[in-house]
Amino acid sequence: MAGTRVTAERPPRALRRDAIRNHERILTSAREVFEQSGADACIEEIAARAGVGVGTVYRRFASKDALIDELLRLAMDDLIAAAEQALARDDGHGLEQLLRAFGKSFAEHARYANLLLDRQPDASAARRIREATAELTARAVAAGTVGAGVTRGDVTALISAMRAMAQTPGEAAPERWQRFLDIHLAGMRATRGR
Amino acid sequence: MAGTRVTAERPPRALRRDAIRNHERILTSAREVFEQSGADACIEEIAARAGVGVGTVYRRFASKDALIDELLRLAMDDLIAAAEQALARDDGHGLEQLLRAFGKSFAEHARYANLLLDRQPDASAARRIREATAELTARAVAAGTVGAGVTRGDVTALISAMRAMAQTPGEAAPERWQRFLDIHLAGMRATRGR
DNA sequence: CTGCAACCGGAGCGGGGATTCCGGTTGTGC
DNA sequence: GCACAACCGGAATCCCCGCTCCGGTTGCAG
Repeated sequence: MAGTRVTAERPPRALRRDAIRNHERILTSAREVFEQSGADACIEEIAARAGVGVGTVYRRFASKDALIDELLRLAMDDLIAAAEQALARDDGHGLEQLLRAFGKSFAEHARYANLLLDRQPDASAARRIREATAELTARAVAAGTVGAGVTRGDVTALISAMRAMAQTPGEAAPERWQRFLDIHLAGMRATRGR
Repeated sequence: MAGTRVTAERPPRALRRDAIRNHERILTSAREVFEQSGADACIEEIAARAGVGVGTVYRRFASKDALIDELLRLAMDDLIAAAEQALARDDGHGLEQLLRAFGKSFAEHARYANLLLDRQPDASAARRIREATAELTARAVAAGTVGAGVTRGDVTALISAMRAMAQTPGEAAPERWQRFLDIHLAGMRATRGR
């Protein structure tokens, strides 16, 4: 170890401009295609929509799974940011704020939202979110924003539920998840003890 | 047309005993495998677990989809029975009874529960369930079991949510959906107007 | 006990889609 | 303006899986 040249020595030869552009395009295209066709859409379609060849996709992402993981990681970043923000306020409404952020994110990434949180490309990110959820739940209970006896598990379940809402096609108005959340929050407020 | 021999004339040559036995085995095996690996498990695995060849599976079911449809149809039958039973009582608690039946069914068919209700191998069955849901919701509102302003859409959303609960792996206690349902019902009770 | 229709198993065919390969292009540093 | 490393496209390869086919069995009627 000692004296070993730090790997950071690697000349960070920046990507060529066109390579960067394609990288972006692929990400965008992948989001759109997965959104429309679910997680089993094929790479060729993603490449075509991005206006590149499949080879280019594979030069940038080791495999289809890696591509999906990257997409999820990016989405996860948003959630983490939302969690930090919710933790910042110190009244008892951070939990509700976090839940609304989750709902919004799920609605945006509807079709592949099911992968979110199940797959865990980045375990530490998932842990942070879990911790934030626990903390915010505790605060909400303390502040009486939700009834005593509401647990982290209850909140986790609610999150899964909102995710399902986003995926379910049907006549779902885009705001259905909000209404659903309102109802469930009312229920949690009414929940005393277990 | 007139005078055509009714097709019912077809000699209902009963299946041989071994064929019946295999049919059962395949159904059971398919449930187990789909339960474990989700809907994209391969036929070969199902056949192997059932102790038959793939040819036998295809002699009994036209295609993999047909097999899944049959599985869903059977599950759907249970739900319809539950719906009829819930409709039978005339207090305002039929809705709750139906919802508990759904939760139980989802918990039993966890991994492929997502197919249930999305796919509709039998449209009329789906319609009956939808109608029953609407009727029971109306009765519940009338009886004050849930707040005024609760709609069929709200109930449908709840059903999707419970389905998600069943699928989500994690440390979920098997009874999590019950607790979830209790909380949401409390919320619906508290929901007045919109 | 016999004969045969109904069954059975599982090798093999065909299509689809992920991943690789390589001859041609194109930014970039000098 | 030059040379070359980094890029690119997309044909070809490989593998997985649904489904078919057919020679060998087996329940069951007579």
